[in-house]
Amino acid sequence: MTTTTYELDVYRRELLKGSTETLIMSLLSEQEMYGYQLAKEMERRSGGYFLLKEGTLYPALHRLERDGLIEGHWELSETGQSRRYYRVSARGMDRLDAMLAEWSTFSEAVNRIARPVSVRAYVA
Amino acid sequence: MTTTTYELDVYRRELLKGSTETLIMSLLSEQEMYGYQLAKEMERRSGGYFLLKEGTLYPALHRLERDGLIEGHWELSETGQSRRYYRVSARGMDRLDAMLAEWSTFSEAVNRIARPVSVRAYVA
DNA sequence: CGTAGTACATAGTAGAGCCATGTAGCTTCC
DNA sequence: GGAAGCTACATGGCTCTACTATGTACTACG
Repeated sequence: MTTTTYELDVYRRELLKGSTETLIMSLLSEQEMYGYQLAKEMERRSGGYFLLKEGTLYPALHRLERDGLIEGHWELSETGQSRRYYRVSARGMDRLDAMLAEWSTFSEAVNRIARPVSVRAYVA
Repeated sequence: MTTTTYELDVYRRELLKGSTETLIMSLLSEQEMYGYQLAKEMERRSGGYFLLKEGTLYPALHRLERDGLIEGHWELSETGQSRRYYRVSARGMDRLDAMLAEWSTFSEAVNRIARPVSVRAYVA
């Protein structure tokens, strides 16, 4: 009976595909962060909407580092825990700009198709 | 050297995941259409941005019909070609509303995270 | 000393979009 | 008249990404 809820969750998950890396790099471009901090910040900023799971976050960070878009280095916290801090590289900044432009184009294209009613309302 | 272009294509493709069904149902909610027509209309409306491939389009239509969100029926064109026309079911309309709401929430959440610089520029 | 929180990591799974290819009918053009 | 091209639908196999589940290890609290 509540299949709708489940399927909307799936929908949200699919929407996330392709945006995760942009979101991560966008946050990192503002300040250096480590993984766990990034997940919390993402959750806080989105009002709890984006809940980055470990199985998504860490592989994504590894991919981005492997591709030279972000750079990581280990630091030791006062409590003795190792943390890997990441920052966006120069190359990553260029890529981030391109990704943000792409996101903008994409969402405008979606709105042209998915919200013609609203658009017409404004035009008329 | 031109790997950037390629990778942005990949990015666009990933963004599409999860939006395709919303886009399809949105167009079908305006008027009955058959697959090929839908692909052309999608391309026209998005200014050539969305190019729905057969391998994406037809499986998506089959999924939507299987789930009872759209209903299809065969018609014969004057030229003698068979076309399967689809319309959104009542259940599909409810789902479409939910998907559009989800898209709205999602894109707002992304903009809260991915565009803080632009936002600040306007605020300041 | 068991539970909870912090912090990172990865193997395995599911699902969506794409490529390539196939079928079939019609039109165009040399 | 046949080769090419457009219309129209269909599908098997591939890739990639997000998630689940699980594991390690340290700290703090009661």
